[in-house]
Amino acid sequence: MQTIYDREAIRVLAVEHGLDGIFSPRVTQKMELRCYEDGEAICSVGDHIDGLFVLVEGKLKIQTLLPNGKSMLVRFAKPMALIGDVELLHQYPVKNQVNSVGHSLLLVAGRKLLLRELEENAALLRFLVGELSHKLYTLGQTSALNLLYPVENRFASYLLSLFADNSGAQRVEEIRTSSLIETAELLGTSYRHLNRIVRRFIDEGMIARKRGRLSVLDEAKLSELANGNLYE
Amino acid sequence: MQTIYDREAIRVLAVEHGLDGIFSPRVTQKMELRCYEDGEAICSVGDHIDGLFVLVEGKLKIQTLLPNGKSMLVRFAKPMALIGDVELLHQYPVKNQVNSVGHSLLLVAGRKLLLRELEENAALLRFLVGELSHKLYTLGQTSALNLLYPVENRFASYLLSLFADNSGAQRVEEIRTSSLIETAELLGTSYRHLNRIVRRFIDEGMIARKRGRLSVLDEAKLSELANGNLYE
DNA sequence: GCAGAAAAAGGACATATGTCCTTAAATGAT
DNA sequence: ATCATTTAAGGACATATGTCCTTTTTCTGC
Repeated sequence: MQTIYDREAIRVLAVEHGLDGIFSPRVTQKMELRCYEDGEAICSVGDHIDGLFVLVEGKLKIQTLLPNGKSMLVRFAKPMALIGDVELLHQYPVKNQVNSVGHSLLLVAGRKLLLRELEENAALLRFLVGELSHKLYTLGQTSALNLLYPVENRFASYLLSLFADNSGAQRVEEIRTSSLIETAELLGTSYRHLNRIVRRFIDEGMIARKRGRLSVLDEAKLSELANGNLYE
Repeated sequence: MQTIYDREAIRVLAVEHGLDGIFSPRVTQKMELRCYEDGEAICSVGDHIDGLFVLVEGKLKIQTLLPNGKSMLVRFAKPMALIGDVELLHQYPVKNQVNSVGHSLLLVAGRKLLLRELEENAALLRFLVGELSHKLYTLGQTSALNLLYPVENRFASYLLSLFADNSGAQRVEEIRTSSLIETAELLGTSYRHLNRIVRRFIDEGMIARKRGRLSVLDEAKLSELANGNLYE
């Protein structure tokens, strides 16, 4: 992670994302800008988060870690998404693991300033209510998806989520399977089973495997399998 | 559903639950008190809810209905829980089915008044943020439970949730299986499979079946199976 | 390039769950 | 009470997924 000290850039980003209408200048003027690399953790389970994170560029992967060591993909976040909103008010310890998918930029507002804001700033509170409502909705979707669709469909969704719209120009079409294992855990299944699905997808020409990497060949076919249900 | 016109009772309930510190008198003075029977629907998918419901007595069952007709248990709500908070701000159509489990009492605050409150009332907004955060947390739990535990455990949890603490005096220890089918859907499984589990539970002396009704015999054993993970 | 180590892929079999259909039990009308 | 109708329970078999272990493939240091 790298902190970018460029007050003007921060100001511009904040305005671009309408944050100036939500936070008082007192907060926006103290925001930090952080840049995360591919795979880097924004926060981990148990962390005490030091503020509210606003994703302004890139993509994040959010997952729940289970008592038995298993994990479950919760969703992918795209700008502008909040991280730390759930924990903010009650200062809960972080419950979900959050990682960057590719590079990402986040604005960070300090907790102390925010807590003061929350006393009075109805605009911010309404914003939070809106965000939380949305997350609740999305999570509902995801749970249903997970519970009622087989891994085949969920994996198709997963692949699409990773590849979709990754900036028109440089379409990233490869996944490092350095751990397909990790992917399996995300989908709440076993590596073995996911591997079976991978094989089937390959046999059906949807993806290809090459030295531990997967590449998408037939996005349309995948999309069909994903049945419009995308993690996002 | 029955509306109870007893302004004093409403006032007392509101104060008991600390609602007078959250809503302005303008709102509490216009609240309605409604009583629902066992199984009765508080709201259904697609409804446009006419306000915010506060559960002050009883228990509610909340479930998601899926496109393919299947459904999933989201959680049980106990006092004091909010219904309609997600939909309130954006006036979304209702997404989850909500039913009363046994009798329940709810205070209802009208939407129009609330929307006005939301402009300014930071206390109410903070309250909503707290509630939504909690729901998000709970739903995360439930999803994980659903995804990572077999039906056996989920059913044990379900039984416990239904029977648990149902007012010390008249412990309701029977489920009308008039539709175990419904229960199966709630757990996101098939009736057939749930029936297998029921049989196993009976064989192991945890529950009994009598003319289409189930009764709990060994709460401790069930609790062990549920592994501390209760829907709630 | 090669041996050994590490990671990935796949085989064999067990379990969880789904689907379809049959049998048994309960309920209502007569 | 009796038969027909509806509802619940259970059997048979298929599919989805998990676990454990073996075989390939890839990678690393030399």
